Formats: sequence, structure tokens, C-alpha cells
Amino acid sequence: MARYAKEHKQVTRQRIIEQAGRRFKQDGIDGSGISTLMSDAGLTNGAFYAHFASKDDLVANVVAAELRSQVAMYDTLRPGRLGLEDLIREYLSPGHRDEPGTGCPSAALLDEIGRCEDATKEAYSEGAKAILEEIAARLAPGDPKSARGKAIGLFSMMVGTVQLSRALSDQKSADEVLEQGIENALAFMR
Amino acid sequence: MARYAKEHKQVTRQRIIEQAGRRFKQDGIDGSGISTLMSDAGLTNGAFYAHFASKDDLVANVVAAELRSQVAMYDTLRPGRLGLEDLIREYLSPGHRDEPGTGCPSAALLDEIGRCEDATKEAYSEGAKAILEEIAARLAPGDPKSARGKAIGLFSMMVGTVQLSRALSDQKSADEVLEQGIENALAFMR
DNA sequence: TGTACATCAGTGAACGCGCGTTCACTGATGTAC
DNA sequence: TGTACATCAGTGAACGCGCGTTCACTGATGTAC
Repeated sequence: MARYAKEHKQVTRQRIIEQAGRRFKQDGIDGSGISTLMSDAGLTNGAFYAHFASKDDLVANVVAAELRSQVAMYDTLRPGRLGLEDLIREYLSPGHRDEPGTGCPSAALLDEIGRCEDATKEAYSEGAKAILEEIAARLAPGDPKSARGKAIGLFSMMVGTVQLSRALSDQKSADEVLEQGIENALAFMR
Repeated sequence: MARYAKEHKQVTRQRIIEQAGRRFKQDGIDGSGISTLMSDAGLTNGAFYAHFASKDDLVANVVAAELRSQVAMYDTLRPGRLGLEDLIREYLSPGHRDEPGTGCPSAALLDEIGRCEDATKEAYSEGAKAILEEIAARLAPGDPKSARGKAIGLFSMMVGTVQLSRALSDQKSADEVLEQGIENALAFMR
């Protein structure tokens, strides 16, 4: 292999983390093996431990990165409540439901994260806190502190609704859940 | 081994299903192996295939049984909205959060169920439908049909809130999520 | 009443496989002289 | 300018282990005679 530029290894590391995020959200954390993860990143299994101390170490880094990118997404929205409404409609869309790999990590992995080791839960907690702040700031720009409780409810409902829709076997019910979910979320945020 | 009464094998099968429900909810479906599941039921691994065609077959049966017992629980509640309020407070309690093995299968496994094969998702769908009907009937005894949408929102919010509380690493935030969750659920059901 | 046999839930060892992890090695490059 | 060496990201085979699954066997009982 070539002797690379100084950032090369970090770039590779980021690629592994990014691809692992996709794979975890698609197949679950327990459902994704190191060989698959590395081959997703265009590498072989042996290189994994040059980048991470263990699978758990990767998981914590992936969860941190996934939540960071979720937080960043709030900056791309229209300002205030309008942006939140747009987000709700996109979040509770068939497109998001049917593409977990590129979607919300909470919708795809939240119960599994609850069973992970502490470092992963810490990474999740930090990201979740930032997301709740983003939501609260849009619900009540003047007083985000008091809107925090409502943000928790809105976020939980959105996550639960997508998970429910994904778990239903008939598309008609699954679609109904999403449509009702939009109404419910919009009603709740008022 | 003894030649048992006619029901004996069915009793054993039910015991396996019941114990597997606990174990799945505690360690995840992917996280629970056949040997562990059978030893939980007081048996050895070899006997498994006298009861089930495969692990997937067990999973579908466990999900069906878990949801049946969730539906049955609604009959033990106080009638109408009062019973629903009691349920919300118990569901969003630290006790429920800290004991997933004896708790709600949706809170423990919903995203994993979304990745299961169709038979499991069908079992889940049927049970979820019955639960939503129970909730809707209590929200609007006169017109449960129109309350179905609200039932979806209430159920999703409760599931998402418990998952979120379980995923947080510091107990203070985790408790805050549950407390706010009760307020949110009670506000939403009005 | 006593013996031989059929039943069948459950045992436990073994199967191939993929898991997470380790490690001796590769080979393209930059550096030293 | 040309050659020898150090670097180090990545390779790929191997480790022990637990997975889901199979199967020859056990042994306590009820039944047949």
C-alpha cells in the first residue's frame, strides 16, 4: 500500500463509520458483522483493528456520528415551526420508512441502543439532548427551556410512529399509521 | 423420560415461549441463542426442534403470545379513560423502564421486529391492531373508529418515550423523560 | 401377576458456519546517503 | 541520480467460540399378552 497523506487514515476511518451507520440502521447492530462492515467500506476484515479497539468502540463512534449528522440536519430546515412541520412530513413519509439505512438512527436502533454498553448510551444521550434543544428552540424560540417537555413528546411520537409503521406487515395499515402520525404530530406541537 | 399426559408437550411449549419472551425483551432477539432459551425453560438445546421448526418460527410465536398478553392486560384496568391514565403512569414508570424482561414487547423490540421476517410482522400487526382498538375504545367509547388515529399517536408516544428513557446514560435525564412523558401522554389523550 | 415391547419428550454430542479478534506479512511510498 | 531502508495502511489466514440445526440415543411409562 502507498504511503498516504496525513489525513488518509482519518478519511478511511470516517468512511468505515459512515458505511457502518447505514448497515447498522438497515440490519441492526447485532445483525452486522465486522467483515461485512469492512467490505462495505471497500476494505478487508483485518484492517478493522487498526481503526477501532473493538466492535463496541465502533458502535459508540457510529452512534455519535449518526446523531451529530441528525443535529446538523436541523440547520438545513426552514426557520421556526415551518421547518419543524416540513421535518415531520418528511420523517413520517413512506420514503423514510422504506429506507432505514439512510434514515433516522433513533427510528432504526433506539431499543438496541438501550441494550448497548455505557459509552454508546453516553454518545446517544449527548446527541439526543442536542436534538431536543433544536426542536424546543423551534417550538418556542422565546422560551426553549419550557418547550423541552413538549420536544420530548414530539420526538418520541415521531420515533415510535416510524417504528410502528415498519413493523406492520400490510402496507395499507403501515401507510395509515404514517398519515395519522403526521396529523398527531402537528396537533401535538400546537 | 416419562410418558406424559396429553397436554404435557403443549405445556412445555408454552413455557419455552413465555421464557423466550422474557429473554428476547431483555437481551434482544439476535442477542438470545437457542441454548440459552432452552436452558431458561429448564431443557437442553436438542429438544428445541421437537417444538419449533426454526428460531424464526419461535420468534413469530413469541411475538404473537407477547401481544396477546398485552391485549389481555387491558381487561384488568379500570374502565374508560381512568384505566388508560393508570396505564400511562405505570407504563412510563422507572419500574417498567428498568425491567424490560417483564415489560412491553413493543418498547423492548419494536425496531427489531421491523427487521423480522413476514410471519413475525404479521403476528405483530394483528396484536397491534387489537391494542389500538382497546385504546381507541377507552378514548372514545361512543366512537372508537374516529379515535383510532389518536390511539396510534398515544401508543407511539408511549413506546418511543420508554425506549428513549432506556437509551439515556444518566438517570436524571432518563427520569425526566418519563415524567415529561406522562404529562405529554395525558395532554395528548385529552 | 409378570414380561416384552412401543411410545416419545427430552438428551447431548456433533455439524458447518460466521462471529469478533489476532497477527505475520505485503508493498508502495518517502527518506537517507 | 541511484540504491537501501523505514514506514505503515491494509491483507488474508487463522484463532476459539457460540450460533442455528441435526440426529442417534435414552429411559420412564402405558399397553399387550
